[in-house]
Amino acid sequence: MAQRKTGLKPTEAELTLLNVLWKMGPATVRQIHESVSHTQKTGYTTVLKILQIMHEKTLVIRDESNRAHVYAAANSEVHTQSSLLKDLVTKAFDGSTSKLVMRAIGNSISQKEIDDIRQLLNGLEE
Amino acid sequence: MAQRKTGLKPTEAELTLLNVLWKMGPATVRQIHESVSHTQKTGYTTVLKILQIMHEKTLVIRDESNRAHVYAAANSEVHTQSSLLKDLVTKAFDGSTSKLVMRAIGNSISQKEIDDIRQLLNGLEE
DNA sequence: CACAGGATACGATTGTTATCGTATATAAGT
DNA sequence: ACTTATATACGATAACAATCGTATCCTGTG
Repeated sequence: MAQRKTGLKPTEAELTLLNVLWKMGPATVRQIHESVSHTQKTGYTTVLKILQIMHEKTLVIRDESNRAHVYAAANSEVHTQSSLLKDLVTKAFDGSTSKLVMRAIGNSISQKEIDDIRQLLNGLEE
Repeated sequence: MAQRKTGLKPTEAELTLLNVLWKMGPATVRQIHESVSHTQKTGYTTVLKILQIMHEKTLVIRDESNRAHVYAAANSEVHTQSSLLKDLVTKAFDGSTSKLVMRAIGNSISQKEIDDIRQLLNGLEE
Protein backbone atom coordinates (compact mmCIF):
# COMPACT_ATOMS: atom_id res chain seq x y z
CA MET A 1 0.00 0.00 0.00
CA ALA A 2 2.86 2.38 0.74
CA GLN A 3 4.52 3.83 -2.31
CA ARG A 4 7.43 1.86 -3.71
CA LYS A 5 9.68 3.84 -5.91
CA THR A 6 10.01 7.37 -4.68
CA GLY A 7 9.58 9.22 -1.46
CA LEU A 8 8.38 6.43 0.72
CA LYS A 9 7.70 7.36 4.28
CA PRO A 10 10.40 6.60 6.82
CA THR A 11 9.39 4.72 9.93
CA GLU A 12 9.91 6.19 13.34
CA ALA A 13 13.27 4.54 13.93
CA GLU A 14 14.37 5.47 10.45
CA LEU A 15 13.41 9.08 10.98
CA THR A 16 15.50 9.17 14.12
CA LEU A 17 18.54 8.10 12.14
CA LEU A 18 17.78 10.54 9.35
CA ASN A 19 17.72 13.34 11.87
CA VAL A 20 21.20 12.38 12.94
CA LEU A 21 22.43 12.31 9.36
CA TRP A 22 20.94 15.69 8.61
CA LYS A 23 22.64 17.15 11.66
CA MET A 24 26.01 15.47 11.24
CA GLY A 25 26.27 14.93 7.55
CA PRO A 26 27.63 11.64 6.17
CA ALA A 27 28.67 9.31 8.97
CA THR A 28 29.64 5.75 9.80
CA VAL A 29 27.44 3.35 11.69
CA ARG A 30 29.61 3.82 14.73
CA GLN A 31 29.23 7.57 14.66
CA ILE A 32 25.51 7.35 14.14
CA HIS A 33 25.11 4.83 16.91
CA GLU A 34 27.22 6.96 19.20
CA SER A 35 24.99 9.91 18.49
CA VAL A 36 21.67 8.17 19.04
CA SER A 37 22.84 6.27 22.09
CA HIS A 38 22.86 9.50 24.03
CA THR A 39 19.10 9.48 24.08
CA GLN A 40 18.25 5.94 22.98
CA LYS A 41 19.25 2.55 24.31
CA THR A 42 19.53 0.99 20.87
CA GLY A 43 22.23 -1.58 20.16
CA TYR A 44 24.90 -1.15 17.56
CA THR A 45 23.72 -3.93 15.29
CA THR A 46 20.19 -2.59 15.45
CA VAL A 47 21.34 0.71 14.05
CA LEU A 48 23.35 -1.11 11.43
CA LYS A 49 20.37 -3.22 10.42
CA ILE A 50 18.08 -0.26 10.12
CA LEU A 51 20.61 1.55 7.97
CA GLN A 52 20.91 -1.48 5.71
CA ILE A 53 17.16 -1.59 5.31
CA MET A 54 17.08 2.13 4.63
CA HIS A 55 19.68 1.57 1.99
CA GLU A 56 17.48 -1.02 0.29
CA LYS A 57 14.62 1.44 0.44
CA THR A 58 16.96 4.10 -0.91
CA LEU A 59 16.30 6.33 2.06
CA VAL A 60 20.05 6.61 2.43
CA ILE A 61 23.01 6.26 0.15
CA ARG A 62 26.30 4.79 1.26
CA ASP A 63 29.90 4.91 0.35
CA GLU A 64 31.41 1.44 0.59
CA SER A 65 34.90 2.37 -0.49
CA ASN A 66 36.22 2.13 3.04
CA ARG A 67 35.75 -0.73 5.41
CA ALA A 68 33.40 1.29 7.57
CA HIS A 69 30.65 2.31 5.21
CA VAL A 70 29.66 5.94 5.23
CA TYR A 71 25.95 6.65 5.15
CA ALA A 72 24.17 9.80 4.06
CA ALA A 73 20.54 10.79 3.79
CA ALA A 74 19.25 10.30 0.25
CA ASN A 75 16.78 13.16 0.51
CA SER A 76 17.10 16.54 2.10
CA GLU A 77 15.50 17.35 5.41
CA VAL A 78 13.29 19.91 3.72
CA HIS A 79 12.10 17.41 1.15
CA THR A 80 11.30 14.83 3.78
CA GLN A 81 9.54 17.32 6.02
CA SER A 82 7.38 18.46 3.13
CA SER A 83 6.57 14.90 2.28
CA LEU A 84 5.56 14.07 5.84
CA LEU A 85 3.44 17.19 6.02
CA LYS A 86 1.71 16.43 2.79
CA ASP A 87 0.94 12.98 4.07
CA LEU A 88 -0.54 14.32 7.29
CA VAL A 89 -2.54 16.96 5.47
CA THR A 90 -4.26 14.38 3.31
CA LYS A 91 -4.81 11.87 6.09
CA ALA A 92 -5.92 14.10 8.92
CA PHE A 93 -6.74 17.53 7.56
CA ASP A 94 -8.93 16.72 4.64
CA GLY A 95 -6.23 17.90 2.25
CA SER A 96 -6.26 21.45 3.55
CA THR A 97 -2.87 22.90 4.38
CA SER A 98 -4.42 25.96 5.95
CA LYS A 99 -6.42 23.80 8.33
CA LEU A 100 -3.22 22.17 9.44
CA VAL A 101 -1.42 25.47 9.80
CA MET A 102 -4.20 27.01 11.80
CA ARG A 103 -4.39 24.02 14.09
CA ALA A 104 -0.64 24.12 14.59
CA ILE A 105 -0.67 27.81 15.34
CA GLY A 106 -3.63 27.43 17.61
CA ASN A 107 -1.82 24.86 19.70
CA SER A 108 0.46 27.42 21.26
CA ILE A 109 3.15 29.49 19.78
CA SER A 110 5.37 32.33 20.92
CA GLN A 111 5.23 35.95 19.81
CA LYS A 112 8.49 35.52 17.98
CA GLU A 113 7.10 32.56 16.09
CA ILE A 114 4.07 34.60 15.15
CA ASP A 115 6.33 37.32 13.82
CA ASP A 116 8.38 34.82 11.85
CA ILE A 117 5.30 33.41 10.22
CA ARG A 118 3.85 36.81 9.39
CA GLN A 119 7.15 37.71 7.85
CA LEU A 120 6.99 34.66 5.65
CA LEU A 121 3.43 35.42 4.62
CA ASN A 122 4.48 38.90 3.55
CA GLY A 123 7.25 37.42 1.49
CA LEU A 124 4.91 35.02 -0.25
CA GLU A 125 2.29 37.58 -1.07
CA GLU A 126 3.66 39.53 -4.00
CA MET B 1 6.99 2.04 23.45
CA ALA B 2 3.83 3.83 22.35
CA GLN B 3 1.93 5.45 25.16
CA ARG B 4 -0.70 3.31 26.85
CA LYS B 5 -3.22 5.25 28.78
CA THR B 6 -4.08 8.48 27.05
CA GLY B 7 -3.94 9.86 23.57
CA LEU B 8 -2.25 7.03 21.78
CA LYS B 9 -1.72 7.57 18.12
CA PRO B 10 -4.20 6.00 15.73
CA THR B 11 -2.79 3.93 12.90
CA GLU B 12 -3.53 4.80 9.32
CA ALA B 13 -6.52 2.51 8.99
CA GLU B 14 -7.83 3.69 12.32
CA LEU B 15 -7.52 7.30 11.29
CA THR B 16 -9.55 6.58 8.18
CA LEU B 17 -12.39 5.28 10.32
CA LEU B 18 -12.12 8.17 12.74
CA ASN B 19 -12.51 10.56 9.84
CA VAL B 20 -15.76 8.86 8.96
CA LEU B 21 -17.00 9.07 12.53
CA TRP B 22 -16.14 12.74 12.78
CA LYS B 23 -18.02 13.43 9.58
CA MET B 24 -21.06 11.26 10.26
CA GLY B 25 -21.26 11.21 14.01
CA PRO B 26 -22.04 7.94 15.83
CA ALA B 27 -22.61 5.09 13.40
CA THR B 28 -22.91 1.34 13.08
CA VAL B 29 -20.29 -0.86 11.52
CA ARG B 30 -22.45 -1.22 8.46
CA GLN B 31 -22.76 2.51 8.00
CA ILE B 32 -19.08 3.04 8.52
CA HIS B 33 -18.21 0.27 6.13
CA GLU B 34 -20.60 1.64 3.58
CA SER B 35 -18.95 5.02 3.84
CA VAL B 36 -15.37 3.85 3.53
CA SER B 37 -16.13 1.34 0.78
CA HIS B 38 -16.69 4.22 -1.59
CA THR B 39 -13.00 4.87 -1.67
CA GLN B 40 -11.54 1.73 -0.08
CA LYS B 41 -11.88 -1.92 -0.90
CA THR B 42 -11.93 -3.02 2.71
CA GLY B 43 -14.12 -5.92 3.79
CA TYR B 44 -16.89 -5.61 6.33
CA THR B 45 -15.25 -7.78 8.94
CA THR B 46 -12.02 -5.87 8.56
CA VAL B 47 -13.78 -2.66 9.49
CA LEU B 48 -15.48 -4.44 12.37
CA LYS B 49 -12.19 -5.83 13.64
CA ILE B 50 -10.46 -2.49 13.49
CA LEU B 51 -13.29 -0.88 15.39
CA GLN B 52 -13.09 -3.58 18.05
CA ILE B 53 -9.38 -2.96 18.43
CA MET B 54 -9.99 0.77 18.58
CA HIS B 55 -12.49 0.12 21.31
CA GLU B 56 -9.89 -1.77 23.33
CA LYS B 57 -7.50 1.11 22.80
CA THR B 58 -10.30 3.47 23.79
CA LEU B 59 -10.00 5.35 20.53
CA VAL B 60 -13.74 4.90 20.17
CA ILE B 61 -16.62 4.36 22.51
CA ARG B 62 -19.58 2.17 21.65
CA ASP B 63 -23.18 1.77 22.58
CA GLU B 64 -24.04 -1.91 22.81
CA SER B 65 -27.66 -1.51 23.78
CA ASN B 66 -28.85 -2.48 20.33
CA ARG B 67 -27.84 -5.50 18.35
CA ALA B 68 -25.84 -3.40 15.94
CA HIS B 69 -23.37 -1.57 18.12
CA VAL B 70 -23.03 2.14 17.58
CA TYR B 71 -19.52 3.51 17.53
CA ALA B 72 -18.35 7.07 18.15
CA ALA B 73 -14.95 8.70 18.24
CA ALA B 74 -13.66 8.94 21.78
CA ASN B 75 -11.71 12.12 21.10
CA SER B 76 -12.58 15.16 19.06
CA GLU B 77 -11.11 15.76 15.66
CA VAL B 78 -9.38 18.87 16.93
CA HIS B 79 -7.82 17.01 19.81
CA THR B 80 -6.54 14.27 17.56
CA GLN B 81 -5.21 16.69 14.98
CA SER B 82 -3.33 18.58 17.65
CA SER B 83 -1.93 15.36 18.98
CA LEU B 84 -0.75 14.23 15.56
CA LEU B 85 0.82 17.60 14.91
CA LYS B 86 2.61 17.63 18.21
CA ASP B 87 3.98 14.20 17.41
CA LEU B 88 5.22 15.31 14.02
CA VAL B 89 6.74 18.49 15.42
CA THR B 90 8.84 16.57 17.89
CA LYS B 91 9.86 13.82 15.51
CA ALA B 92 10.60 15.77 12.35
CA PHE B 93 10.80 19.47 13.23
CA ASP B 94 13.05 19.48 16.21
CA GLY B 95 10.15 20.49 18.41
CA SER B 96 9.61 23.79 16.63
CA THR B 97 6.04 24.51 15.65
CA SER B 98 7.05 27.54 13.63
CA LYS B 99 9.42 25.44 11.57
CA LEU B 100 6.56 23.13 10.75
CA VAL B 101 4.24 26.00 9.92
CA MET B 102 6.74 27.66 7.68
CA ARG B 103 7.47 24.46 5.86
CA ALA B 104 3.77 23.85 5.38
CA ILE B 105 3.18 27.34 4.09
CA GLY B 106 6.18 27.15 1.86
CA ASN B 107 4.82 24.07 0.18
CA SER B 108 2.16 25.99 -1.66
CA ILE B 109 -0.86 27.78 -0.44
CA SER B 110 -3.53 30.02 -1.93
CA GLN B 111 -4.07 33.72 -1.34
CA LYS B 112 -7.23 33.01 0.59
CA GLU B 113 -5.38 30.61 2.85
CA ILE B 114 -2.74 33.24 3.46
CA ASP B 115 -5.45 35.69 4.43
CA ASP B 116 -7.07 33.17 6.74
CA ILE B 117 -3.82 32.53 8.51
CA ARG B 118 -2.97 36.22 8.85
CA GLN B 119 -6.41 36.73 10.31
CA LEU B 120 -5.75 34.04 12.88
CA LEU B 121 -2.39 35.55 13.76
CA ASN B 122 -4.01 38.91 14.36
CA GLY B 123 -6.53 37.28 16.62
CA LEU B 124 -3.84 35.57 18.66
CA GLU B 125 -1.71 38.63 19.07
CA GLU B 126 -3.43 40.74 21.69
C1' DC C 1 51.92 -14.29 9.25
C1' DA C 2 48.97 -14.76 12.92
C1' DC C 3 45.51 -12.59 15.55
C1' DA C 4 42.75 -9.23 18.00
C1' DG C 5 39.53 -5.60 17.25
C1' DG C 6 36.11 -3.89 14.89
C1' DA C 7 32.98 -4.02 10.69
C1' DT C 8 29.28 -5.99 7.97
C1' DA C 9 26.09 -9.83 6.90
C1' DC C 10 22.62 -12.91 8.19
C1' DG C 11 19.09 -14.92 10.31
C1' DA C 12 15.74 -15.37 14.34
C1' DT C 13 12.44 -13.31 17.35
C1' DT C 14 8.86 -10.48 19.00
C1' DG C 15 5.28 -7.26 18.38
C1' DT C 16 2.06 -4.65 15.52
C1' DT C 17 -0.96 -3.69 11.55
C1' DA C 18 -4.25 -4.95 8.29
C1' DT C 19 -7.04 -8.33 6.34
C1' DC C 20 -10.44 -11.97 6.26
C1' DG C 21 -12.78 -16.54 6.81
C1' DT C 22 -15.49 -19.00 9.68
C1' DA C 23 -18.24 -19.72 13.69
C1' DT C 24 -21.77 -18.31 16.52
C1' DA C 25 -25.61 -15.55 18.10
C1' DT C 26 -29.91 -13.08 17.51
C1' DA C 27 -33.97 -10.83 15.64
C1' DA C 28 -37.69 -11.02 12.56
C1' DG C 29 -40.68 -13.13 9.38
C1' DT C 30 -43.65 -16.96 7.59
C1' DA D 1 -40.52 -23.22 15.56
C1' DC D 2 -37.58 -22.85 11.31
C1' DT D 3 -35.19 -20.23 8.27
C1' DT D 4 -32.94 -16.34 6.69
C1' DA D 5 -30.55 -12.20 7.04
C1' DT D 6 -27.41 -9.81 9.55
C1' DA D 7 -24.32 -8.97 13.89
C1' DT D 8 -20.47 -9.80 16.61
C1' DA D 9 -16.62 -12.78 18.15
C1' DC D 10 -12.57 -15.34 17.32
C1' DG D 11 -8.60 -16.96 15.28
C1' DA D 12 -5.33 -17.27 11.41
C1' DT D 13 -2.29 -15.10 8.28
C1' DA D 14 0.92 -12.18 5.80
C1' DA D 15 3.60 -8.09 5.77
C1' DC D 16 6.31 -4.95 8.09
C1' DA D 17 8.96 -2.91 12.16
C1' DA D 18 12.39 -3.17 15.61
C1' DT D 19 15.60 -5.62 18.07
C1' DC D 20 19.72 -8.52 18.68
C1' DG D 21 22.87 -12.61 18.77
C1' DT D 22 26.02 -14.89 16.19
C1' DA D 23 28.83 -15.66 12.28
C1' DT D 24 31.96 -14.06 9.15
C1' DC D 25 35.11 -11.06 7.20
C1' DC D 26 38.82 -7.58 6.88
C1' DT D 27 42.98 -5.01 8.37
C1' DG D 28 46.52 -3.08 10.90
C1' DT D 29 50.07 -4.33 14.23
C1' DG D 30 53.37 -7.08 16.66
